[in-house]
Amino acid sequence: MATRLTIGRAAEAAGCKVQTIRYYEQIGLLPRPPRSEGNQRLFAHADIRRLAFIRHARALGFPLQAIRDLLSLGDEPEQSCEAADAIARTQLADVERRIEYLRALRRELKRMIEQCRGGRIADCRVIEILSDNAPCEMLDRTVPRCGVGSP
Amino acid sequence: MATRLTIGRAAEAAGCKVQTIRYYEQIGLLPRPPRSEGNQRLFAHADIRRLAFIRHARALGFPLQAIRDLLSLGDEPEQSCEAADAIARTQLADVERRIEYLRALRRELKRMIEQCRGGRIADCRVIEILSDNAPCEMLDRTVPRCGVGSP
DNA sequence: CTAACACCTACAGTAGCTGTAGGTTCAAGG
DNA sequence: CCTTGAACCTACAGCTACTGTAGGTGTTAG
Repeated sequence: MATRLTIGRAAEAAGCKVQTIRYYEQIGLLPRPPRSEGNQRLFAHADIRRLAFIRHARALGFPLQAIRDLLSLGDEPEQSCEAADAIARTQLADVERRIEYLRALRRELKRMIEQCRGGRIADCRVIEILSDNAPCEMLDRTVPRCGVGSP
Repeated sequence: MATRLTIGRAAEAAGCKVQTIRYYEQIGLLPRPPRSEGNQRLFAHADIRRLAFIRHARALGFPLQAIRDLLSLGDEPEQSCEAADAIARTQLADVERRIEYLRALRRELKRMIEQCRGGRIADCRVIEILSDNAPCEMLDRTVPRCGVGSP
């Protein structure tokens, strides 16, 4: 069954926007699909799987370059998977650092909210603590290029 | 001691780039510092602390708008707690969500890595799991706008 | 005094999309 | 068969949060 999907269906199937698919094609993450008579892209199931792979990896925080690397690894199935493992471990280490750091901030925010009950915020220590390099040296220089953002 | 730092020293002290400081000034996150005879910025220690705060909050993934809000808490220490409390609670809720999200990421990444026991890419769970969208539903649609990113 | 370097402004480029403008194609209803 | 409206097309501007470059000026060590 060579059921080929239009870009809208493909986006729906992969859980992303139409423009995102065109963008991935443009930057070479997705191969250029064949076109219909009327110049519309027609995606095969392999494309959808590749797209789902990309979205899933993005959801896990992998940058596009890492995804590019993983995809090229997948194209050579006889090689050792050490490289793929290393990419995943790097990502895991990054996530763990972030969790530790966020926990520290949560403690401070909670404390601040408790302390602030009924009074002024003159003695609020959140900024003081976040201004202090000591407890977060580990994160210095590991600031994400583009932030986690608020979902 | 009114030791004032040039922008280069300030950048070194806060662990960021010179341009980043100018950028923060431009968007109003840092106050415009006084200038020397020769028009060079001179930063006080309060500026460095503010800068360090911004860098650490950024490292935690707060968008600049949230940092703006957090800074406004510290800028008006006489302000009643009620206004500040709302901002702090919003930030706390955000941090909690972010921790949950990162925990989910960590679970997935660990699972991937544990199941990858070396060998060929053809058997690599990292790539296989990423190709499979089923086990990661909770992450779908909670993808941060701009990726977690790798440093 | 001069060389090297830090600083200045202004603007272009980066990742990773997202949105818009202005036009074409397609599928369904009349 | 024709129309209508959604979905498609390209091309490009805009978003956040920086980062880099060009071309010029200030500062400081030898």
